[in-house]
Amino acid sequence: MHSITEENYLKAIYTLQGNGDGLVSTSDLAKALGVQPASVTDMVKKIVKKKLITYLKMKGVRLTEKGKLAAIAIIRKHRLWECFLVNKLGFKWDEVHEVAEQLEHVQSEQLIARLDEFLGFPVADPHGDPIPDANGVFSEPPSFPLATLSAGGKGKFVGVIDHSPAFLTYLDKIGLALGDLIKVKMVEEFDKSLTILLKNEKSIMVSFKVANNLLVS
Amino acid sequence: MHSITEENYLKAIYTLQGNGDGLVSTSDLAKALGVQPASVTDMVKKIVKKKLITYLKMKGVRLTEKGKLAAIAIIRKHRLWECFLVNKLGFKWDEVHEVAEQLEHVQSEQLIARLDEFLGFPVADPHGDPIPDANGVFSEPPSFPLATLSAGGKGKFVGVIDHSPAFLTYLDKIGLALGDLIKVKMVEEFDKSLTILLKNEKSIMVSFKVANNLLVS
DNA sequence: TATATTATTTAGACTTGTCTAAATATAATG
DNA sequence: CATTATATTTAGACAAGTCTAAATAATATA
Ligand SMILES: [Mn+2]
Ligand SMILES: [Mn+2]
Ligand SMILES: [Mn+2]
Ligand SMILES: [Mn+2]
Repeated sequence: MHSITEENYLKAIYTLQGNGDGLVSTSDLAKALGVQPASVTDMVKKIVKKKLITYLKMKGVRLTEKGKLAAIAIIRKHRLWECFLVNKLGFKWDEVHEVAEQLEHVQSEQLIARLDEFLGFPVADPHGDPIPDANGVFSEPPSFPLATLSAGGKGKFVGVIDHSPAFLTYLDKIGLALGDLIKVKMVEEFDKSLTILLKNEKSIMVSFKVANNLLVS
Repeated sequence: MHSITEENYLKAIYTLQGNGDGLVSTSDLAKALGVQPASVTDMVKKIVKKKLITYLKMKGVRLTEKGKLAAIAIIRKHRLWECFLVNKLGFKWDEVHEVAEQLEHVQSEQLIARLDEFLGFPVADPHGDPIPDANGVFSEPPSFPLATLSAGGKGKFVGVIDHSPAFLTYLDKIGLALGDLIKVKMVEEFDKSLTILLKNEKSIMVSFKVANNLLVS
């Protein structure tokens, strides 16, 4: 149906587009895909012909409804594969992304349907990212960065914003895992760093930067 | 490392080459890959540069040791994925080949090692085809076509030669499954068809063509 | 052996996806 | 407003992989 390259363009546009339906610039897309802006301009013209995106010259691109559904389908596959790798094969959460980038392009409706069932219809991947259903519908629980809480505030750690292996292994190291209940003990005025309390009574200190990349609900 | 196309060429050459180290002709390869002979000639020259095959103009190609190992690695992946699809996801043995053709090209040593472990280090795929180990070594149990047995002969059904969905679903229909013990009750002189006895006392008749595609040991 | 048939390679072209260098449009600055 | 800097597109090229049509080599046949 769509080439792997096309799928990667759609996915990149989807994530850059965010919730808003804003235009995505050629150069942002180029940066995200690791290609030159000129290559993006060429490719974009081809994808427009398939009615997956609209393109305003010198302004940027935007997914059509058809393109958005295609992008979500790929994200669904990516996240289901990440669940498989972590929950069934014993991968760590910082090791799965690259492999899932390949697996997400395997074409088989049946495969994904059965994988979903095999995994017990998970609603979030190992990073807490929501998994859309087969119709592309997300049932996203509202979440916000830990950094927005003040002293005394509580939340459950449900996801990360930064997905880099560096950040993920850091969280492993300080013993913070998805699902943990967090209570903010203190917020340092000077650098906005937080002292947080986990349910195992352990108290740890995290920088503002870290707290800003932890999603709680 | 190698492109998907290159991998498919290596795999096709390996299976056409068989046990013997005979040369594989351009046109046989073209037929197997579903491309024109002229395309094969072009592609072959590129693969030669990577020292994966040797090529004698007007004669054919042959895998180098390096090429043979590469081909076996892909076959290993293909068969492990087929095990996964059947044993874990509940696919039927006639439904897995196409999906495995895609999954076999996913690049990750770790993925295959962990999948192998997850599956319990299987030695054969759902069609009875042997799975080489990580070093490319097969521990193939000797087998032969059921048709070579005469009346009174016994064997265990361990594999198929014909892998077509049509043949596989036919076997399902007559109730013949991998691992079944088979006793040859009678061989019809006229058309060489066999009457065979399964361990559940059921007696069934199979044509010579079918018996020739059933491997027993 | 000469001729017809089949197998294989060469030549030239096309598609996909990418690149660099140059041209053009937009935004920022004085 | 004129100039400079940045963003974007166009032009021309390239590699991978394929194709068709034509040329050449090998095989079969008379
Ligand atoms: Mn990921
Ligand atoms: Mn993820
Ligand atoms: Mn197969
Ligand atoms: Mn098989």
